[in-house]
Amino acid sequence: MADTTAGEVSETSRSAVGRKGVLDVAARLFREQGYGSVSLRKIAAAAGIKAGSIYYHFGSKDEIVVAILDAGIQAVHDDMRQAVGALPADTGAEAALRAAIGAHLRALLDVSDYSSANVRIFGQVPQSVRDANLPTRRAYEAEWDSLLSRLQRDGALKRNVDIRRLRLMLIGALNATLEWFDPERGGADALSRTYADVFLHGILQEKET
Amino acid sequence: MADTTAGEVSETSRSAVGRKGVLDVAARLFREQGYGSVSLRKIAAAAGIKAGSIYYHFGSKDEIVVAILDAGIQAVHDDMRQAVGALPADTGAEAALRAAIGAHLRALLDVSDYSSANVRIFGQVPQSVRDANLPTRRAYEAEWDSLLSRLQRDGALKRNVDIRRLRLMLIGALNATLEWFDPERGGADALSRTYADVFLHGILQEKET
DNA sequence: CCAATCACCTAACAGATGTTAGCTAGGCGT
DNA sequence: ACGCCTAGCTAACATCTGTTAGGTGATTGG
Repeated sequence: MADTTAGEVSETSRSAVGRKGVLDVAARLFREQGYGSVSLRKIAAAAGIKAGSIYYHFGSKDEIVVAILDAGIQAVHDDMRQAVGALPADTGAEAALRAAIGAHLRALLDVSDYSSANVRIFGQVPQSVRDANLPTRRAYEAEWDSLLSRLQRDGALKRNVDIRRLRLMLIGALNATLEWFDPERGGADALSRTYADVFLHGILQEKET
Repeated sequence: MADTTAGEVSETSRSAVGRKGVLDVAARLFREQGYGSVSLRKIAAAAGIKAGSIYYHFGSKDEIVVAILDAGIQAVHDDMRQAVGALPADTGAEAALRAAIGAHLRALLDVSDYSSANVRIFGQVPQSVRDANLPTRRAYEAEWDSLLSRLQRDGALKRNVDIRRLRLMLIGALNATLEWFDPERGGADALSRTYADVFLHGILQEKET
């Protein structure tokens, strides 16, 4: 069920672009160009309709942006929860973290325009839009905190690490990837493994004792 | 050709805002609000002059932005090089990396509006502006690559880590801090230590062997 | 003392922006 | 056949944007 992206527009929709069509196109533009340089007229043009028509589906530009931000987090959240949840019960901490990191990174880099748009434009949108997106965002953060806390309680993580801070560092590092990732230099999976290696074991060559 | 703007203004500045005044104010606004929502009129108002007057000092808005981006990297670069250069010759890899991480983070979070503005708006500015900033940026990246390569040659870093990728991960993670850092939850120095702990040694509680 | 230069101002420009009002044309159930 | 709902369209609005042209007064070198 992972292949919703492919070629099918289904034949019931003739030439209607519709709400989803506008959102899809807007998410792609936001990811590519950032928030500030994407106007309603650009979105409309890319969707094949006129600017005014957008107001049939949305009450304002902000409403579009909020919808995209929410969907973006929802997508990573679902992928991450599913990846971790699908693991056997006796999975170790290392494998669980690797699965979570992999899911987050793949959603950003491979799968979803919405997720990458979210990371890219969240820091650029008006405060009111950020506020509207906050609850969804908090839920995803809580999912990570829950995972990390469980691992720490199990003694798999060092005890002196603050969970909230660790989560911010981890997700921040993963999200930053969007600014420089180049699929021709190695795919998201390989990169995900490197991230896990670094965060789990560090980069220092520990001396033999 | 490198120091065209040095000290020529001398002490004859009365209440004039001047080129530097405009830059200072613009850097702060860019850091606070991002690129898209800072207009020339906002900059002028915050500097206490009128919008048109800005064109006495700068040929275009882009020229302001490029000046800020360059100065921002220059500031971190200087801090970082000085922090690492000031270390005794026999300093170990761990201490050297800690110094570099600390310098970068402090420049971002404590010291320079220019540096934080750079990180915050680089992804939002037009391509031409990014291109103009590239040489300065590359010089700083080379400084990091040089440090990391040296440590790896000395056997202090694991051999299977790609230097370029490691640098991107590290700086990306540090820069992302800007989006969530709250000085009331612990200063930049404490945070810098946590970053170093995580990157150098990882977060897993290694088993005793 | 005069001319020049510096640092700013005023007023306007052309274009882009989000948004609104009112119109149109096709498919639907009844 | 009728009216309704869907999904668009056109044209305009007020506001904001970067930018330019020409003017003003204070400071200063000769």
